[in-house]
Amino acid sequence: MGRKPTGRPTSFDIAYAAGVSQPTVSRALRGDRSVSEKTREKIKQIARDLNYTVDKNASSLRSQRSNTIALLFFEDPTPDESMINPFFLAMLGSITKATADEGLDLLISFQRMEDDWHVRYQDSHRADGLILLGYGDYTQYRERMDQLSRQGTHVARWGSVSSDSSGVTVGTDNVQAGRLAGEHLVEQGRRKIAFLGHADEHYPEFNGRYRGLVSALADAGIEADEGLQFDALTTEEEGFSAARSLIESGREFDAIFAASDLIAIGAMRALAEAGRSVPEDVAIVGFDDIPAASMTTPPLTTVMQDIKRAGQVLVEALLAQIEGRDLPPRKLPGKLIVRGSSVTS
Amino acid sequence: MGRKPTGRPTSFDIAYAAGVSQPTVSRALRGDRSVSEKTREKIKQIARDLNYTVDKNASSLRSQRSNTIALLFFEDPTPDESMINPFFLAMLGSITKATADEGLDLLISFQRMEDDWHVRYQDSHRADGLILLGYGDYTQYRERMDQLSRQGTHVARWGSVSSDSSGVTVGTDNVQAGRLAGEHLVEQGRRKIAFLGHADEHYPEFNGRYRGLVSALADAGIEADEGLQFDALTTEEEGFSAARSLIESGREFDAIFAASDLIAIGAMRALAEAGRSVPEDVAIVGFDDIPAASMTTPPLTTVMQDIKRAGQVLVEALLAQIEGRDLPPRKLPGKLIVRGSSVTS
DNA sequence: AAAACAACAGTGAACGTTCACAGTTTGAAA
DNA sequence: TTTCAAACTGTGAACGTTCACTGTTGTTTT
Repeated sequence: MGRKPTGRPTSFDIAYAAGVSQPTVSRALRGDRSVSEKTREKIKQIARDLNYTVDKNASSLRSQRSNTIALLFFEDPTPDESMINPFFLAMLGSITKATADEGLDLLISFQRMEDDWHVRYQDSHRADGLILLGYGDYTQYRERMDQLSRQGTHVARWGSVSSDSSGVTVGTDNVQAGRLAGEHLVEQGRRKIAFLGHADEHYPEFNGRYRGLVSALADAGIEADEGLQFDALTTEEEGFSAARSLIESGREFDAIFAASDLIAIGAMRALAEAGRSVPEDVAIVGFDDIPAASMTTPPLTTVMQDIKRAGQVLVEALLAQIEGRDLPPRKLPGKLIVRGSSVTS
Repeated sequence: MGRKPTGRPTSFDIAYAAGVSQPTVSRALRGDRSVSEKTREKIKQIARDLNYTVDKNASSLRSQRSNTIALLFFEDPTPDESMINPFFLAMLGSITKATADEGLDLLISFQRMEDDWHVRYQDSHRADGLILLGYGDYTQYRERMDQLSRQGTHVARWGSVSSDSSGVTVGTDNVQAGRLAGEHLVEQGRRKIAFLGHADEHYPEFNGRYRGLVSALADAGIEADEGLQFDALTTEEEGFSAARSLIESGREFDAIFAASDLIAIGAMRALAEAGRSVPEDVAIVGFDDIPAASMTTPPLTTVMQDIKRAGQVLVEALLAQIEGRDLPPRKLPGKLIVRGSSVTS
């Protein structure tokens, strides 16, 4: 019959060997229930014997579904290309796992927003949807996100959860998480708690953490001192210089809540240079629980985001959107990991 | 003409608008030189206006080339899923960049070797070739690798470079790199240098580093003491316990060369607990230059692998193989990064 | 006993490209 | 002028699936 001398077998070859029509092979392997158990098994066996695999391109072309999603990073570009924020790497692991569990393939790209992502990925039918991952001032991307949504691009974003942005968003409940840190420090008897990290609305995640801290203080009857907040992006250097500014400001403080672990690590270096001991003089709490957090001296107390769950929820939300049912934004709770940097023994 | 009510435009729509035939559109956008400059520009403009993108699936199906490669990790599974070896994450960044530069898409998977990779990726035409990344006892995979090669799967592997394994291999010159570490420690006046890491042939990378150390010692007229080698896989815990064993063995040593930074970090913890100071009592050199290496106290001297180059070379080698021209294995030189853990000021 | 319905399998077309080849025009060489 | 190749563009088919129907059984209902 229609067998060709080419190497790779096609569904026609399987069909011929099984004595059925080619579409039946397709149905059988796809698990369509309109194929009898008997012929399905036979077909599967033959497919295995002949080392046959469904051609992904043909399948995607015909069905208009690639079963692939694209993971895009839009982190503020760091000078050192290879230095990716460890938190996102953990997210990457989690998302990889979640997609694999759903039988999806995962494309990744670190390209920046200037590129036309929807064109490159979804419009070209490479992927059925996009997951966006990134810190930074994402407000500049909001318009773009809205545009994507309007064009029918399916997007799930990790980040600050707010109702005003389009597309599905999944993120840690930063306010609750910030409150955790604040409550912990208050419990440790700290009263003058500094915050290192941008706290304005351009950085809604950091902003939420700050608000959580403030509200925890308020609950304890302490008024937050706005002069103890110092801007910092999420790098070790920025943490270092923010802590320097804090120290040089001459203001009194007995604790630091850093908006990220990298900031915290930079701050610890600054404190060490200034001769302030951790946790005796200054208790410190970070955010993210990156691997390095447990390796500092003393080990860093931090707020862990539920990364494992995050990947699942992102993928779940994206799939829902692709299939037409929209899910509401999801907030995941943070969890406090107490280590040596915040408790005096 | 053949325009459909569907949303996405096809090359037919472009062709109609441009007044040419559909294949001409395909040729023009693909950069085929047999289309006149004038019509090409016109077609490109119209394509831009109509927001047209070439359908990846149709293109791949017809041309039998997906312009996609799959990156597969076969690291020894860690209990904690989300904890990926930082070194590989850096490699991931580098490979992402290299593929993007070549206009390739990158699929990634952390699944383990048990799965039929070639079936899942290359045979199904998802990808044109595979890049394999992983530490660990890869000898168990060698047979599998050979099989893949025989089946016509295109594979480039990162790891120990030896001529006996099939497929293209790219890796750091571990012997040279180990020698760098050894020479450095000798220069610092160290004589009794311990090695932490598996040194047998099942771990060819660690083994190469050990051989490099031994040869550097030999060049300096020092005989290596085999009793100072202690097994360790590349985790912080294993580094810690290997260092414990070393200390408890009662043997004298004034330096440690750890086969990886994680091992080194674990070893530093063990040394601290035992009251030995770094670098005064014990100089220590790691391997990989992971981000955490610069954050330890003292900062860790280490051997950096040329990760940026590694990604390029891997992709280059894989493409060559796909296109039928086989490249020889490539060794990349390591580079010593001197920090505080190995020099007494 | 006829009609109606599952359950299953086959037929032809369609998805949107790229490929191989066959035309057409143009300008230069004979 | 005639000839021929180069430079372009068009035609028809092919890549390997999945989709929408149609057809065939065998079983159940009225």
